[in-house]
Amino acid sequence: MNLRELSEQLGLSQTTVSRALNGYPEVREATRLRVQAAAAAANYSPNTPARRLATGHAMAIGHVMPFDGHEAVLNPIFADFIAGAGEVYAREGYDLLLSVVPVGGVEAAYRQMAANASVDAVMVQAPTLDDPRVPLLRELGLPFLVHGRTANPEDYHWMDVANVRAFRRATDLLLDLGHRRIALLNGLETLDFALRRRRGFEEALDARGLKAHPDHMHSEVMTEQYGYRTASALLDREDAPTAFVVSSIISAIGARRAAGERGLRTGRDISIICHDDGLSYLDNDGLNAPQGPAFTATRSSIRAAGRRCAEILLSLIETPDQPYVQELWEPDLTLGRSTGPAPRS
Amino acid sequence: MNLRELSEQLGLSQTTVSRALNGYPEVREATRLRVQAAAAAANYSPNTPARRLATGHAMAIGHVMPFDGHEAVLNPIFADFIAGAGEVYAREGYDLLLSVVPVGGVEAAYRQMAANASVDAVMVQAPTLDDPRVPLLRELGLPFLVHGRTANPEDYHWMDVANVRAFRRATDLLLDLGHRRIALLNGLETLDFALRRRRGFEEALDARGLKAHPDHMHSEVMTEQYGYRTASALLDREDAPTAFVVSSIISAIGARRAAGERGLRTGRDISIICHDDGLSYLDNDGLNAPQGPAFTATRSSIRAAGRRCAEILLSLIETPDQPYVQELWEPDLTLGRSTGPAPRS
DNA sequence: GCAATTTCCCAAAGCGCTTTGATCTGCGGG
DNA sequence: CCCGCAGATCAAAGCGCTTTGGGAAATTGC
Repeated sequence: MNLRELSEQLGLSQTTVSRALNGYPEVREATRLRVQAAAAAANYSPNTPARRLATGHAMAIGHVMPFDGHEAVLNPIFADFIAGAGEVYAREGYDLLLSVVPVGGVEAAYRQMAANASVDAVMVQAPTLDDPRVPLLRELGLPFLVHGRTANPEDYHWMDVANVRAFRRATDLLLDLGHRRIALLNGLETLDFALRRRRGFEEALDARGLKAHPDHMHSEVMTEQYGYRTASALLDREDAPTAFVVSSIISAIGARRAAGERGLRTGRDISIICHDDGLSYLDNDGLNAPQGPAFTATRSSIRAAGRRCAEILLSLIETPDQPYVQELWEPDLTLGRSTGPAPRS
Repeated sequence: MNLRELSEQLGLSQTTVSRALNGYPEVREATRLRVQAAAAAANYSPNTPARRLATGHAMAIGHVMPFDGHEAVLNPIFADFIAGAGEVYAREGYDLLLSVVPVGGVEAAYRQMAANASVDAVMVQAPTLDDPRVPLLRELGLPFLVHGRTANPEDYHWMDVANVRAFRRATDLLLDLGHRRIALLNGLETLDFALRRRRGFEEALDARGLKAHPDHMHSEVMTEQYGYRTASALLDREDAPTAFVVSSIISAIGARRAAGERGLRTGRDISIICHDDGLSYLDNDGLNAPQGPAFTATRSSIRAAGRRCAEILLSLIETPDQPYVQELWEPDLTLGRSTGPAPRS
């Protein structure tokens, strides 16, 4: 069933039917009701490509998910963020166009989206310090929102969490508990958020006249294996750390495993504090655990961030010329069972 | 830059330019090259909605990701599967349309996709025993592929892993190791795959004249918390199991945590065997761990499944009337450090 | 050398929708 | 009684592309 058929069936023009269905005021209320009833009965739904062509609006948002060829790490963060954003898009009648491309093809993917008008705006995730996507998208004139920030976050729209403060607080907590040998298991420090976290970590140490041993700071893609392998190596050292600050709950699980294998009880012999993105299947909030959360963690729901980012991005489509939206979320610091006073040695 | 402008600039008709770019033979090779060069220079890319309208092909595949309102569990399996499929779509020039809708709205989402012609085909994930989407999509005439199966998997296209056999083998392994009190931490048994896994589990026991204690079998959404909570409760029982068969590596991590807290060493005091979907950030294959994989596991990459499903689905678009594609993958059983002989008690 | 192809290109007709610019009523005011 | 105007509807012109149905020029066959 298309518009022409529906209008013929109703004895009305396509114009009137279209207007009736799209809520324009130039149509009598009685007519509108009649049209709506007929449309519902005929299970009519306007053809998306046709509508897009006519309006010039793609009614779609582009997300690009990069992967490196070797079967490698798909950031689980990406997935939850996309799910959050997708909720909002669906609610607002937008489609989510997901482009899964090799890392080298990311820019081309954005360029493509702009050139063929398949999306109205794009979301940028996990920016690097000097992310080329920002100038590219500005040049292409495609509305975009960055989840995170680059080194110079002045002249574009972004939403981020206060990574420096979060990791400073986390490190402070460990210092207050008496820990002095604290290791940092950070994410990939080509990414801006990881650099900010390291900054928070180092600031906390600096403030007490301390300095992290270079061998105690690591940067890698945040897998469980990474946490396990790195913590294992560190714990086997002479100057083994008594505490870990970990950039992801996933790697923290690996660190906990390493500790467990060495007979170290997490929260007593060894302290772990991590960032918890609120991944539902790795729920740490302890609602079901009477003893409280397993991990002490800085916490900020990536899913909620996705939702909020989607809202902002959609508002940017409606009102392109608003002042820069630059929203900073403050993560919680929740106490769990993975931290305790530094063991005396 | 659009087709008309490009053709005017070249002094050719739109027809010729269109044909040159789309590889039709009716255009001289010299002309084709000239057109291609001009298109590249002008950074021309055909307008997607227009092309879709003209061809009648959406050049997009629909995926529906359900979520329940309470912030709840987004299946991590979904994400990796989608990423795998997305790789193939991107390579073949298809878009991936992701619809994130409340569980109640799933059918409506598919219906919508069919009605407004926004996709050429849809992927169906995580079918239930008697999934209503199968008859719905058949009625809508929308090509679809099911990842998994329903109770009656005769008359549609699907791709699945041999869940019964996998879990039977896993359980057999534990029985061979002397375990007699084996618990099953299964996924949600409204889903067909979980039922098949339970069947495999029970068949293995039956074959030796054994029977699982009802309290030893559990079914829930596969989170880390679920594994932890359930294993904790089981391990505190009088008749605590000596081994666990777990439907997901994520819940297995929770079970391992529960064991660890009780001073039980995984692989010695307690055995765990799980299904490993090959999630990259929870990599279990032990390439980096000289001792081998952490978990003994039935293994089948969900990402690879996504890729394969995408290939099949695209072939179904090209050739709608082929005989039912019904492809069954045999999972590996990889030995890791989480299993060992049953402790004598 | 002329008809019959083949090669290469074009004008124009859609695809299904939105939107512009009329048109056609009916009604109150002068 | 006619004009003007708001209200309700319509015909037709796009949106940017593909594709049909030709047609002119170049090539072939006899």
